[in-house]
Amino acid sequence: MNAPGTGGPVEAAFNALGDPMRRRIMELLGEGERPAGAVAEIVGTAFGISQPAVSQHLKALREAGLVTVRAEGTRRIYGVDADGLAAVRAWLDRFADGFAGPLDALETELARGRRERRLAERPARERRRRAA
Amino acid sequence: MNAPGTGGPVEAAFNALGDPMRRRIMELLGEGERPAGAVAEIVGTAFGISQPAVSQHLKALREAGLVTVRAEGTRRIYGVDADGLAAVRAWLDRFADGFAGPLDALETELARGRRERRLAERPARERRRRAA
DNA sequence: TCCTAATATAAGTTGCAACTTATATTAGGA
DNA sequence: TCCTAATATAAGTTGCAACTTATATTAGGA
Repeated sequence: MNAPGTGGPVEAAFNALGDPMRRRIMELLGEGERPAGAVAEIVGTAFGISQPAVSQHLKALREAGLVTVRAEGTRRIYGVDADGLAAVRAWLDRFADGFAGPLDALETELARGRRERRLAERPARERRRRAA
Repeated sequence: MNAPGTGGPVEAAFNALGDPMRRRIMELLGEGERPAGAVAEIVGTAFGISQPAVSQHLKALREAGLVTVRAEGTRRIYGVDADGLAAVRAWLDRFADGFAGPLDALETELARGRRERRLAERPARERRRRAA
């Protein structure tokens, strides 16, 4: 158990996603990159908050590693950052059904396939040596 | 885009997981079921909050569908609820790399395998009819 | 060089969520 | 029936996060 609030990237990501408005912004950016102005107009109009409010949410998402920014003239183009979302997924993995150790269900499946191929190609003596 | 705060199960789950203390409780319960008293003692002692505070957090997690409770005499045994976590995962899926439509990467891979097997077993005429 | 557009930041307000202490509820055991 | 253990709920406080309006910053165009 980690200390609360002692943010690693997972902590920051979950703290940021704890706000409904920021989740709406993420969902919008999930449809594709957008300049801050477009986000402010769409989200702001839909839910009745101001441009500065949206800008502040974008800052929070940025600092949480959930979105990326890129300057284009005077515009700032925002998009989802896969890394931040991956951190969230990684946290969820500890609860995955039958989770044990560093491998989740998919990785286990992939590893099974690789192992089968490996065993089919190698002599038994070498296999025994590595297992010891 | 949904309205903010108009909670479906995903909204409730993310709102609940937005609090660091509740994430610590989830992590503890991830190690195995525990009575409320044990949660209060471990988390409470570790982070300096009272029994009622922990009880309130457990209530929030319960109402968010993230934990299950079962009575055992005067004790309440808490454990993680896979359904709530699945809702969170499902939300994240919309950002999955190369996501398109209802199939995520793994499902696409599984579907590919099934399709190949199906195509290998069926006559070409029947296949054409279904496709139209 | 000035103006405008796009965005971020400063500063202030305010509702609420996360806590507190006190107490109610519930089940079992002597 | 009473006592205790385990937990939840009631009621009150308080810090802060999510907003607001006002303004600073930055880049480009006339």
